[in-house]
Amino acid sequence: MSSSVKKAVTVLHLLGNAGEGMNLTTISKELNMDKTTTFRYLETLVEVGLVEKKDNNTYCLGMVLFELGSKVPVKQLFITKIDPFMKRLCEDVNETVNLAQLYQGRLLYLHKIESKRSLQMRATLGNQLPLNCTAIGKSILSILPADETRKIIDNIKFQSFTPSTITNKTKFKEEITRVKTNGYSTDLEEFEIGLTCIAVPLNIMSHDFYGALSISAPTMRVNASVMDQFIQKLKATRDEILNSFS
Amino acid sequence: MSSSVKKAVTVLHLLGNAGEGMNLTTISKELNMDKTTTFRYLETLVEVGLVEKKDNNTYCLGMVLFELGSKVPVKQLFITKIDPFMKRLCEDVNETVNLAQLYQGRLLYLHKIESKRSLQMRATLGNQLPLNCTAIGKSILSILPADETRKIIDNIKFQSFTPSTITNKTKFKEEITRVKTNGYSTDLEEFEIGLTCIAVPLNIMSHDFYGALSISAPTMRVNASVMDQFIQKLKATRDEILNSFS
DNA sequence: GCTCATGTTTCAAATATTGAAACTCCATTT
DNA sequence: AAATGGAGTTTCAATATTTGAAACATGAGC
Repeated sequence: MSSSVKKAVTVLHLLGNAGEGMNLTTISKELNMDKTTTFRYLETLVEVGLVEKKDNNTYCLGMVLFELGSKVPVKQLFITKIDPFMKRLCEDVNETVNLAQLYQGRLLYLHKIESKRSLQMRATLGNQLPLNCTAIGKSILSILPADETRKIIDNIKFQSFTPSTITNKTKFKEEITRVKTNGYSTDLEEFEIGLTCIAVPLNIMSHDFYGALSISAPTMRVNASVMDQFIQKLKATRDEILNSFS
Repeated sequence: MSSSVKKAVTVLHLLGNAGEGMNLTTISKELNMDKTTTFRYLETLVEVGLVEKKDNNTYCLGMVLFELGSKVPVKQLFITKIDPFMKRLCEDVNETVNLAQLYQGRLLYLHKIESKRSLQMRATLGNQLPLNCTAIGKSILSILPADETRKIIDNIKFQSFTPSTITNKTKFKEEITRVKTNGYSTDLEEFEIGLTCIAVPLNIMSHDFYGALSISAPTMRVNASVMDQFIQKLKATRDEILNSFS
């Protein structure tokens, strides 16, 4: 139902992940939508303020999304509360810090603090990031109730993004077991060549929150000792956050 | 074009202004939309995560809006920067504090800090708040370039909300002149019976920002001396904000 | 065990969306 | 200076979606 609304949302996700403005042709190609159709969606979205059209004919997310976003009840307080911890971690490690949760079976990025020297993540399929090759995804799967984890893993379409992507269900289950044991997860260029991520699960019981906190950095800056530092700092930050909620 | 996308956005605005969850019947009545149609829009919006359906069959804005909202480029920093000043003012006066700007000819509420004893504003038409009977609207109109102000005033449909609403264009122009002289604007139950608002213009030149800062409170709590206090505190906060940007 | 209010599904009629093609505009090349 | 190519925009008939009246389902209150 209402396929146009769904497509419009796909456009929003694409623009949201893009980082910078995109032009009509690029957007229509990324989404496999006809140029004309894409054009009209964009014009409509601009008209209602969900998208902004710059002078150079590029499109990006608009202020009305900001307005609506700030009206989402309850949980905004939640992120407001976690934000300072993320900022501090970001300044400390000087890499990008992410917070995500599972929402309706998919990864939802709640908050991101970009380090000044962060590199742009690639504009993905516009909609959802994969569970099987992101550190955040693995961490979240490691803390869900066992039957829910199984259900979600059964639904994963193990799409391959790089040669390192885990595409085998059995191997992936082993990986999740390992994450459970270690208390952290990694993504070593499994989603994008050159990008390494480390995550720890964040489970705020009192708010029924199942999420994860991650650091993402160019692989070239993450040697074994840096990786170890990141893991320790993530765990420390996680504990501080948990403390602030108890 | 894409009327379904537009209607979906109307639903979002209604839910955003509602404060609390709304049920299907109420939403369809407020928007003058068929119950069936409304139902399907809501289901679609829930499916994409822009709306959340609670157990008691009420709908409210969903987390995906939060996610997208936090990805709106540039200006989020902007509001992050103003937020502390608004929080301080809110704690000081113990009433709700609002920040809005003009966007594509309409009022866009960027940020709201609700005092603990705030009363719920009524869920308006779901989309846009009127320029002619809100303190914020008047303040913004008082600082725009003269020809733009004229153009906007010419487009206002002077809808009446209460007996005090100014519905005469000439009188309204006089009111704007008064606001220019005084440096603040008021809404004395012109939009909603029982609700008084006071606003000051906020013009951040360096960011090409034309907006306003307001306090809204139940009329019964705003006597002449309180009103005077509010005006002074709004002006002081405005100056602090301007200072932080220079 | 009714009754009413609310939410949900069905289906044909009414309407909006789609994409190929054509057109415009602007920058670059010949 | 004309020709080429690339990007954005408009047109229009074919197609697919949306719409709302009516019927159905569910559950709370009487």
